Amino acid sequence: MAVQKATKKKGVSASAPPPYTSKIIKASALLDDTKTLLSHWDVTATVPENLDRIRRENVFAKASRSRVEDILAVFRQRYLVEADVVKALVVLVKNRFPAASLDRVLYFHAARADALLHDAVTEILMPRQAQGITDIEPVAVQRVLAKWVEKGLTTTAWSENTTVRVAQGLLSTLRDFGVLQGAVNKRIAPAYMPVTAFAYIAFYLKQ
DNA sequence: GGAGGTCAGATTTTGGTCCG
DNA sequence: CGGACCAAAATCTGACCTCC
Repeated sequence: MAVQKATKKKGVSASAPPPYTSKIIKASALLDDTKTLLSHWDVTATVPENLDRIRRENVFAKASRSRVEDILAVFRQRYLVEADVVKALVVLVKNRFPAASLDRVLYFHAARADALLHDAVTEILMPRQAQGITDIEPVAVQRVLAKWVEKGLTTTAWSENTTVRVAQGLLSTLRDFGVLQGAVNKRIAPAYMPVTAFAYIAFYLKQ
């Protein structure tokens, strides 16, 4: 299972476009919460059972239900689609997999799950880096996003406000994942791929 | 339940001012 | 003049709400 995903590469055909959503606004990298989730995960129970329990026990210690739901929805999409992925991640967390490597692995899964995140990296960041430009300006990202909105690649037509917000969310997410550096003015971070993380991803893709 | 929108506290940046 | 320090302004970001 889950091998069929590997087939689609770049096809932005009109038939099955991966629609961009604004989800990134509410869920940046969420690294801390992700680790909380994984360390509380019971691999012997099903996904719904785990989610129920996590909701009940309020493991995230969030003040509101709606926020918890926001987060869980993102986790579902990023890490809980494939049972094997969850199990693997839980093992990594529980065995103190080096944090830097774990972040890479989470980034990998997040980018796979969110087309917007993925494309932002491949179509905005990579061309720039190729040109030797390491400074990333939020406005530049906004412009690209605006173009995507025009082309109808998003779920709905985003307002300018949302576009701006998504750009911010995108950048801060990538920053949290270690792809970029800096708080307001982002720079592309030196590529850093720990062997352990590389091994995990290679193994995953091979399967 | 998902998507877009708004709000407010926290964090950064910036612009002066003062001291050595 | 250069650096340290401080306060105001700008921006970011997590949280929450409303609508469909």
